[in-house]
Amino acid sequence: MTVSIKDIARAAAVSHSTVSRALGDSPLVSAETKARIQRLAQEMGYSPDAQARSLVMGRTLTIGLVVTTITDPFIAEIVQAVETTAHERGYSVILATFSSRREREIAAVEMLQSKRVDAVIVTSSRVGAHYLAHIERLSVPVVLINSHSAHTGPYTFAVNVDNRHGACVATTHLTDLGHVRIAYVTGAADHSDDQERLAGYRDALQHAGLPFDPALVVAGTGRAGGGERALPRLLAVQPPPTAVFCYNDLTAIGLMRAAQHTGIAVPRELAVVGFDDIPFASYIDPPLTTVAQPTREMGRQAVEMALVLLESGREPASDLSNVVLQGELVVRESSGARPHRVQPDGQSSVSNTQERR
Amino acid sequence: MTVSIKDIARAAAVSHSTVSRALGDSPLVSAETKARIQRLAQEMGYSPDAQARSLVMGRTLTIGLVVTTITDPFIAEIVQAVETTAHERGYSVILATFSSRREREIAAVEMLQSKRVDAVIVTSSRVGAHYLAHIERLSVPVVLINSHSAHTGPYTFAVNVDNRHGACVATTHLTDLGHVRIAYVTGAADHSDDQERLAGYRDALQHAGLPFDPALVVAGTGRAGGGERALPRLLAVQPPPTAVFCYNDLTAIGLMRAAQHTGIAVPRELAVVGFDDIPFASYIDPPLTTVAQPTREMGRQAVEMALVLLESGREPASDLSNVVLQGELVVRESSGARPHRVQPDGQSSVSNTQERR
DNA sequence: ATCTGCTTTGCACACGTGTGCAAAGCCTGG
DNA sequence: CCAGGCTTTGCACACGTGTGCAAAGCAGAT
Repeated sequence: MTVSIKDIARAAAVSHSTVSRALGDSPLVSAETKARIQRLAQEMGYSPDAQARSLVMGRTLTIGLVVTTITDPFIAEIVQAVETTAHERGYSVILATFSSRREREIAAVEMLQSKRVDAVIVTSSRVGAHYLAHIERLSVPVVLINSHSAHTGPYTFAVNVDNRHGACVATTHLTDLGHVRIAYVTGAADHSDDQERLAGYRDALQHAGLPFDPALVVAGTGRAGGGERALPRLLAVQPPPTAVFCYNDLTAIGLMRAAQHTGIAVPRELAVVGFDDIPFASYIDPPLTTVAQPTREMGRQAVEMALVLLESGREPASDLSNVVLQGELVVRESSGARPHRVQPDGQSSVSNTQERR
Repeated sequence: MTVSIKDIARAAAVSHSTVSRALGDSPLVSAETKARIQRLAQEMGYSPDAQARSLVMGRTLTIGLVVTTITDPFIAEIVQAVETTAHERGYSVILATFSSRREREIAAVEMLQSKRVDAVIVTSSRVGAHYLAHIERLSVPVVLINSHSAHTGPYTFAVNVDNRHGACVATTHLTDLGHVRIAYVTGAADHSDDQERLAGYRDALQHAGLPFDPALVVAGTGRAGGGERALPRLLAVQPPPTAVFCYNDLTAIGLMRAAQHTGIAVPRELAVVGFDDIPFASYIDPPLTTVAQPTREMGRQAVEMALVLLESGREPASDLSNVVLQGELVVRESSGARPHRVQPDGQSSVSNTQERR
C-alpha cells in the first residue's frame, strides 16, 4: 500500500540506491536525475520508513519520556516543553508512565528498550534508586528533571530547579514587606525538595537578621489537606506568625481555604506565599504569590542535554554538568504587595553548577 | 553493543531462525532447545528490536496521540487513560502536539506517517476539517475524542461525551432544588459543545414545565474571564436568576469569583453548576457542583475502538458506531444540595448510538 | 587511438527479525 | 532393511533503507 523507495526506483528506471541518494541529496547523483526523482517522490506521496532507516543508522530519533502521571499540572507543562523541543530537533517522543506497580515499571523499561530510544528523560518527583538502575541498564543517556537521586551514573545527568534559592527569594519577599514572624509549612517528610526549601527559608531569615524559631516550622503533606491542618497549629504559636511560606501551592491553597473558614483575612492578617505556580494559583482568591518553576526551560534544557550526550558518541562528555535553573517570584495578592514579577539575576535565568566529581 | 538474535544463535550453535522460533514459542522447535535458547536469551539480556520486527510484520504496535496541549487538565487525563490502556494492550503511544502554526501540523502528520503508527487518536477541542483531512491521508484508523467534526471518513470514528444529556441532568438538578429562574452562561460562540449543552439546558426546563427566557442566556467565553463578566449582566435581568448553569467549570469559577467580590453568597443567593469536573473544581470555595466527564472511560474506549478497527483488517467494520458516553453529576456545595454523586442510568455509564449512514 | 581521471550508476551487503520450503534426522511399521 | 511419515533444523528470502566498492560512461590530455 505505502510507496517505498523501490517503487520510485521502478518508476524512474533507476536502482533503489540512486533513489536513496537522490532523496538524501547526495552529491553522487546528477542534478537532473536528482530533480526528477525528487519530483516523482513528491507525486507518489513517498514517506520514508523511520523503522527501516533507524535499523540501518543505529539511531531511532526517538526519546523516551518517563513520567509518573501526566495529570500533575507541573509534569504536564514539562512534558509539553519536552515534546515541543524534541520535535524542533527532529526527535519524536514516546510516552511511558511509571505507575506504582512494580511490574508495570519493568514492562515500561522493556518497552523503551525494544523501541530502541536514543535517550530517556525522567520526570518523576520520586525516583527510587532501583528504578533508576533499571533505566540505566539501557546504557542510553538519561536526564532527570527535578528528580533528586543520590546516584548519578556516567550517562545520567539532572536538570533541577534551585529550591534553596527560590525559597530564599520567596521568604525575602516577606521580610522585605516588614514581616518578622514568618512560618514555614513543610511538604512530605522524605522529600529532599523540602529540605532544600527549608534551607532557603532559613537563609532568608539570616540575611534579614531574624532569628530561626523551630516552633514556626509546621509539618504539612505537600497536598491541600496538609495546609488546611497546619493553620490551627500555626495560630497556636505565641506570638503568632503574620506571614507563612508554604512548601508548595497546594499546601498554600489548603491553608488559605482554612483561613477563609476561620475568618482570617489574607493577606491583611496573614500573608501567604507558595511555590510552583500551578495554573490555578492565579484563579484562587486572593491570587497566590508564588515561585514559578521554569517548566518550559527545564523541559527544553533536558532535551538539549540529552542530545548533547547523544552527539558526544556515548562517551560521557567530561565538561558536562548538571543544570540548576532559577525560579521566578510571581507576586500576586496573597502576600499583600502590589502584583509584579521578579526575574532572577536580571535577564539570565540559567546557571550551571559543577556537580560532578 | 546490544545483543541480537544472531548473537544468541552463535552462542547456542543453531541458526538464527531457530532462535527466532524458540523465542516466539513456536511448536517447530524441540522443547529442550527451546528452553536452552530462552535461558540463554535471558542470560545475555536479549531485547527484541521492535523496529526490525515491525518492518517484517507490517505493524508497529504504536498509536499516535494527537493533542493540542497537554496543559489542559482534561486532555491530560485523557492522555493518561489512553497511555494506560494502550500499554495494557501492548501498544506504545507516541505524542504529537498540534500547535497553532500550520507548518508544525503537517510536520507532525509527516512524523506520524514516518513512524508508521498503526492508528491515530485525536484529542483536540477543535479539529479543522483540513487538519482531519491531513490525518486521514495516512489511511489508518482515526478516533476522535470530543472533537466534533462534520465529516467522518470510512476509518474515522468518534468518542464523545453526551453534552446534551449532561447539561439536562445538571439543569434538572437545579429545578429539583426548586429554582424557577435558571440562567445559562455560554462558552465560545463557534463551539458545537455549547450548542448541545444549551439544548440540554432547554430540555430540562421543558421537562420541569418552566418557560425558556432568552434573557437568561448570557454569552461567556469558555474561560474564567467570561464568567466574571457574565455575572453583572445576569444580575441586571428582571426578575434575576436564583441559579446558573455554566458552560464549563472555568466559566463557573470566574463567575463565583465575581460573586464573591460583589458580595453575593453562593449558593444561598445564587446556586452555581459547572461542567467538566476539572481537578480544581473541588478545591475552590465553595466546592463546585459539576458534571464530570468520564475521561478515563473516554480514553479507554478510544483505544479499544482503534484496536477493533485495526483488527478488522483495514476493512471498515460495518457494525461499528460512534460512542457516546454519559457524564456523572457530582454534587458538591455550590448548588446548595448535600454532596453526592449521581451515576447516569444506574451502573452502566456507556451507551452506543448508531450514527453512521 | 589510448590512457587517465572524473562523474554517475548499480551491485551487493548490512541492519534485525519472521517464515515458506527443503533437507536432514529419527522413529515406526511393514 | 527400507519406505514413509513425523519432528527438527537450516537455507534463503523478505521487509525498507543506507553505503562501500566496482563498473560503466564520458571528457580531456598525451
